Amino acid sequence: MSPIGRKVSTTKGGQTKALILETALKMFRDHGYESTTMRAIARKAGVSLGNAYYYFPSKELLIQAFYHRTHQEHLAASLPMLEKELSLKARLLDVMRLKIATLEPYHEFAGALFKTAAHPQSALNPFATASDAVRQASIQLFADVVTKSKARIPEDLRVELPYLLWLYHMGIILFWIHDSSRKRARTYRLIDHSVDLLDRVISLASNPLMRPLRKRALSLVDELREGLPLDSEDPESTVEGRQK
Amino acid sequence: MSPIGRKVSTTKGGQTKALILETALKMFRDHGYESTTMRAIARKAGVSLGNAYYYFPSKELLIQAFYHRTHQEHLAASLPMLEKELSLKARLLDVMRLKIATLEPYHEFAGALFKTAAHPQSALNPFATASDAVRQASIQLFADVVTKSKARIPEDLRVELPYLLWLYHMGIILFWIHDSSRKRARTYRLIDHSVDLLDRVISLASNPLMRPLRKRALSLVDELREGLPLDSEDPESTVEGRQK
DNA sequence: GAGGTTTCTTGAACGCGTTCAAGATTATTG
DNA sequence: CAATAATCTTGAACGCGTTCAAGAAACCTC
Repeated sequence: MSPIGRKVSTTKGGQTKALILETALKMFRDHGYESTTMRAIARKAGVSLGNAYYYFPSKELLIQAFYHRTHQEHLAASLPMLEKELSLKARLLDVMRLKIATLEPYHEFAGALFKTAAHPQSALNPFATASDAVRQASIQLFADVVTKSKARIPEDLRVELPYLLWLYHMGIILFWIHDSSRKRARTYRLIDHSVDLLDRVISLASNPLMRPLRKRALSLVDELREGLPLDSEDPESTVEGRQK
Repeated sequence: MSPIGRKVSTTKGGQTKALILETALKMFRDHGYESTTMRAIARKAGVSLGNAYYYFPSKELLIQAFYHRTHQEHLAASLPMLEKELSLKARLLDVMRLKIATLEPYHEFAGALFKTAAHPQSALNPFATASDAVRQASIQLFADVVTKSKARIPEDLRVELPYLLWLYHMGIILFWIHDSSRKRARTYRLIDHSVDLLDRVISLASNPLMRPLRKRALSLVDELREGLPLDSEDPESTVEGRQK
């Protein structure tokens, strides 16, 4: 929907906010999340501690900004490939590899991310409303992976597939966070194998003979999603719209 | 292996430690994790702050003790049922329901648990060595669910099934943590449906025709486990053995 | 441009998890 | 029993995330 480029706010406050965010992300990348203190961020950005808190009321909210940022980068990296007409398998493979590549500079930081991400009370757990926008956008990306592929997939499955692939991608990220192999070789291997398997399972599930089982599985997925905030009463909850 | 009962240490130190733990768990249950401070725990237990830290060098370690405790309770609740000869489906269903029932008093607290649990650097993330013992014991429980059931399952799958079911059970817990429905109705519904589905998928996967796909899936599971600490160099790493 | 209003900025202060040097208590040994 | 060692206990102190009352700067409005 929105273009990729960073919107560089021209207002005074917007620039200060951007400055703080850039400083924070750089420090997170270089020294990790825990050991980067709010005081250090403020000092390096040349603002007071209170000022940093004026724009980011909690350290966690800097993570949310990170979510947003890396999603944009991943999207930008994926778009050219998504234009091409490829098999579902090839498209998924590319998207997943690009995701990991995008996150790679922040590997250590991302651990802290998941820490808060899994917390129900946290504003950034991926199932909560606050991160709605980014999540929706992320699911949309997988919708693009599915939609424009020429794979023959029954409608019922096709509808749920983006969400399922998003869940799958969260699992891969969880694995990646724990992966300390050289050049993240194990994660890439896992992606290769799991995408291959997923492709086969999708084919199998698309077989008419599998219809009853498929229906059951899909109603289970419904169960899963039901409680999650699917709808945002706020109609302009685009990725950009949630800036506060 | 070991009996269920709490081992009440007779030494002075052991009793102080137990007192602190009991106080902490009670307060966690009543007021949640975050708002229960180490100072409050110490005060209520009638010891000094530093003393609490002597026995539990971090607040997180209290969570690990909680892990251990609830696993023991879950095991105790499951054992009578596991004696009976039931179908795999029935056994799994019971074990899962009992798990949720065991955790229920700590629902709010458990959120904080997962928060740290997902963190790679944390001592308690379920994939790390420190929680090895409890995890192994937990997987063992699912091994019991599988082994003594009369389901006809090919050997290759049978071997990996306990670990897979453990992963599944972690997923259910993650859902439960986010579940705010009355009496956790949605979680129980999810368990019913997912166990039913799992049972069918296992049957399907056991079909000789499915052998190639099954082999692929299982080699993927291998990939998953590879990096995780499967072996503990410490031979007496029983549930009890890891008390330090 | 004076007066008022919104936006931005500051640093002191609070409560938290955690550390640690010092002392008290208990166990072990000759 | 005295002396030494091991264990346990204490509370002050540190750095952290976060809050907040107070003020400065920018922006209106007439």
